[in-house]
Amino acid sequence: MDYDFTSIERKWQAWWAENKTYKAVEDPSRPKYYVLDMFPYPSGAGLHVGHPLGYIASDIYSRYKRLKGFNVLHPMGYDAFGLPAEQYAIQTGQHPEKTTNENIARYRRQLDRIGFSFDWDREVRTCDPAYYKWTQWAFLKMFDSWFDNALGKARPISELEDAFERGGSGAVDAACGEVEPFSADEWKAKGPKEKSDTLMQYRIAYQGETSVNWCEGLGTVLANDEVKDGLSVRGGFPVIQKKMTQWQLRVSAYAQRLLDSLDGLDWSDSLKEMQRNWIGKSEGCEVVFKVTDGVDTYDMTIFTTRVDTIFGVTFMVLAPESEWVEKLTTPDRKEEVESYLSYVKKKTERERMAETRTVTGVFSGSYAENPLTGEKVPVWISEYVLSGYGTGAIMAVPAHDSRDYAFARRFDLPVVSIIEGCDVSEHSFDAKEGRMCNSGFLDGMDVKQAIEAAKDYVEEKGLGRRKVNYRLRDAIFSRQRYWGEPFPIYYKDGTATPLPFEELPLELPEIGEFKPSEKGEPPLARAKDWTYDGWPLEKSTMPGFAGSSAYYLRYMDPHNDNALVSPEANAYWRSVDLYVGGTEHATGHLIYSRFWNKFLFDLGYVCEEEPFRKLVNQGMIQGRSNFVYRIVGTNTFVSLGLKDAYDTTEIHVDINLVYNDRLDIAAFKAWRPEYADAEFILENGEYVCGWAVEKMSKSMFNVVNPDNVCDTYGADTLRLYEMFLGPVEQSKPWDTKGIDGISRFLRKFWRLFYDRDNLIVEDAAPSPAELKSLHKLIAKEQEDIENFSFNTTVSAFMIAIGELTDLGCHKKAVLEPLTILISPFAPHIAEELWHVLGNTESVTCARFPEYDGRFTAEDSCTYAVSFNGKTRFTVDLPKSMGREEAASHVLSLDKAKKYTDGHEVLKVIVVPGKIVNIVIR
RNA sequence: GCCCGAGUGGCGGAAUGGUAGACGCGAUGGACUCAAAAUCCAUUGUCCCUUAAAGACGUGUGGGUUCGAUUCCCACCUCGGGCACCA
Repeated sequence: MDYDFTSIERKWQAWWAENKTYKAVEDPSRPKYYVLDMFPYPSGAGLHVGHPLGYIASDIYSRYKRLKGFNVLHPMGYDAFGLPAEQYAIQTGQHPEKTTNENIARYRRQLDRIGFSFDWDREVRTCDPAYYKWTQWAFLKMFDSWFDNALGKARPISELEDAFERGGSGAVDAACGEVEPFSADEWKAKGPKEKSDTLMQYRIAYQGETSVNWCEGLGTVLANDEVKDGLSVRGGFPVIQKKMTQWQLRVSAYAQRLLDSLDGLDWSDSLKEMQRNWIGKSEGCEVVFKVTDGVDTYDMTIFTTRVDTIFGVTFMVLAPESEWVEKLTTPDRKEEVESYLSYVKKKTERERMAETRTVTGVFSGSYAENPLTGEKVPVWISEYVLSGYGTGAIMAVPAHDSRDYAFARRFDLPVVSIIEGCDVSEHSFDAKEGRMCNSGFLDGMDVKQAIEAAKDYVEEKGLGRRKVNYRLRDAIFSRQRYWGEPFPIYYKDGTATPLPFEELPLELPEIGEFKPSEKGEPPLARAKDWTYDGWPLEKSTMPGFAGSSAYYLRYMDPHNDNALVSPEANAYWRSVDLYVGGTEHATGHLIYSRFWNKFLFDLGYVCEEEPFRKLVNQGMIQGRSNFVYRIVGTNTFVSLGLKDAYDTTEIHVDINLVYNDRLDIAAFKAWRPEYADAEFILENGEYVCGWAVEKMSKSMFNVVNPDNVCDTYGADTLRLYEMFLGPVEQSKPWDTKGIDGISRFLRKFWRLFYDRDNLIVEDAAPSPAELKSLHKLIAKEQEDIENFSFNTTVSAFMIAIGELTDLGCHKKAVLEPLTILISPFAPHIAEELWHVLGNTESVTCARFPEYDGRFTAEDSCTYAVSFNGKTRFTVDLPKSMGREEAASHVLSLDKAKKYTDGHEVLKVIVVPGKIVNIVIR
């Protein structure tokens, strides 16, 4: 009987499904292990060969842990809300739910073919009302909470109201927006609307005006991690900055905790570093400068991390959006300032980035007084100062800050060095080192000392205070879109007072069209009767990360209608032990999830503060993308060889429309409505596409389908091959070269059991050599799997099976454990052969064989003999032989004499079991 | 610009201070076969050489530590990723 993977795989997949082999049930008598994959967004492109890389690795680990006796939770679901389905809906009029369900069905079929050990009874879909009920519930909890800085945790808003009753705004140290201090009496005197507005400044889910990333192409705002290079990640449309009132999550309140608990996580250093940078803690000082426009004098606060350089301040700079701009612009400068402001306002985010190096700015006409020197310095306005960070105003020290330096050179402002011996004629000196000079009481100090001394001085004299700033911003939580979770919020007095809608879930209403309304309102404005109790409901929906922030908790108890997760289920499964997914979520999902979990932890709904204990980033399997070149401003496409004669935009084209880099023009026209009437400039009658190796993703249209690999080679070969390609964490382009080797290996494994049609397994006792091969494999596999080194495990299988084939071993006592060993990687063939050996339960129920140490118990081992570090020959010595004995034995050998003749032996180094190095002269 | 990570045969990669190139692919030669497929065996870093023996060189470049460095340290080069006026 040949190895017929098609029927074997079909047979056992059905058997596993029927017997619910991988169903996870809470069982306090057994240790738990929770292995999670980042659930996929079910795109129209389907699953590509890059997705399974991580899924296969986590599946291997899950199966391995089961064999080790753990009760493994290994669920899967779908991140089903999102922009692509909605964009598709706008284009085609199809309801996003319909396309999403179709895509999910396709994903499921594809996943099933690969033989994953998911517990499908726990599947979740973020777009299912029974699921998003709990997303909305968490939002309402955040709406009903504030962050107590003193305790460093979230608390119910009712406790804040009590505190205000007792002592006004001074009674608490809370994370909040801008609030005028008020007394208890003033609080009591406030009307309901005023109270509501004040509390809004404190809520963890709050509504507030902020500068947002507005994407006209998508008709919605986007979070910072949804924008890259000034373009939207989904769709690649330009993004501009715009002031809008939006729902936001007070993630910034958790900045310090998000930073601190990073240390205890078993994540890669690079990922932790990315999060640290994103949080961007900087410790500095706020300093108050007196500023005057010649008429009035104000106190203006700035933030700096280099107070020590305050004697080198030669000017001040305001962000164009700063509220100080209006106050400090003198009448004679008004016209010029206004024209600068309108110039800045016109630019898109992308233009601002592209022009990073060009220095622009304008003088306000006002002057500031240096609080330490009393010196008057001019106040300028420039876009290089950001309104959203610090106070939106800086003190400029051109000698020791390269940005200030560039500005000073551009506008001929003085540069004063305050560090001894540095040359600032060409560049600024930014390093925090050297000895201070021209700095009054700081003179002679080392820079590090001076920073502390200057901070102390500023605080003592009441000129400012120490301050910690974070780059992490609050998350903008509204999207002006249809296909997302509706906010359970309604507005009682028109738009004034948002109130919670408690009868969850608040289901998404049906609407006819998915575009924004004619008035430019979000699509939900099209819904008939989108009201509660006669009052209007919120019309925006939640962003993509809402549904993915707590899904790992829902898997613990997916059918519970009374709680996100029951305390019992949560106490058993606790948190994710192993999380596998891509790095692209480093500053999005993985920050939001940690925030969300900490919030639920503060309120006592979950028992662990961190959601993901160990995290492995699988590398991306890259694809080979193809491009077409559109002439700017037209719908005409020019072939690769001729494109340099035109001004073109490079556009990704689906690799399925391209054969051997030649575009199928008819298929291309049919691909997208906007290309239906495209025209082409051909070379030699063909349209030649460009290509590049890049990330395999639906947006690059370079997806390779794993189904084809399963058809040709089988799922077990696909699994082994993806692991064999290289380390899981490493990125590599997809390449089918080499897959034949894996296929050969599995057939070789099969032939240990079958000789043509005959089962040739025998009951005889295994020989020492056979046991050695087996136990070498057990030891190696155990070590490698624990280290996530799956490619070397596959090599170890090949070696073991090669050895057993050479030994002609067909003994059940060897083959049975061998089958268990290979089952995490190639579960179908293992299951088949496991049953062939007479077992009735799944191989999953077996135990991972114990390594008995036998092969290392041999009495001799091989030493490499080196002279001055160069290895010359090898020699087998008894294991029991001591270092000195081994040294003299080796020196007495004729082979050794050949090298020592005429030389003096200075030293002999013996590393037991490994090497004898003889130092000669 | 700043912060990470990586550079090893024709290719994917192995080796975390101790015989560099495991394992696989590809290639070449051979066995079986009328033939093919499949399978099996041998060779396969470079140089010197008819071949072999023996040797020399060899893990991006240059230095260092060490009896011994792909591995540790310093500097540089190249590639990949992240952040990008964050004061």
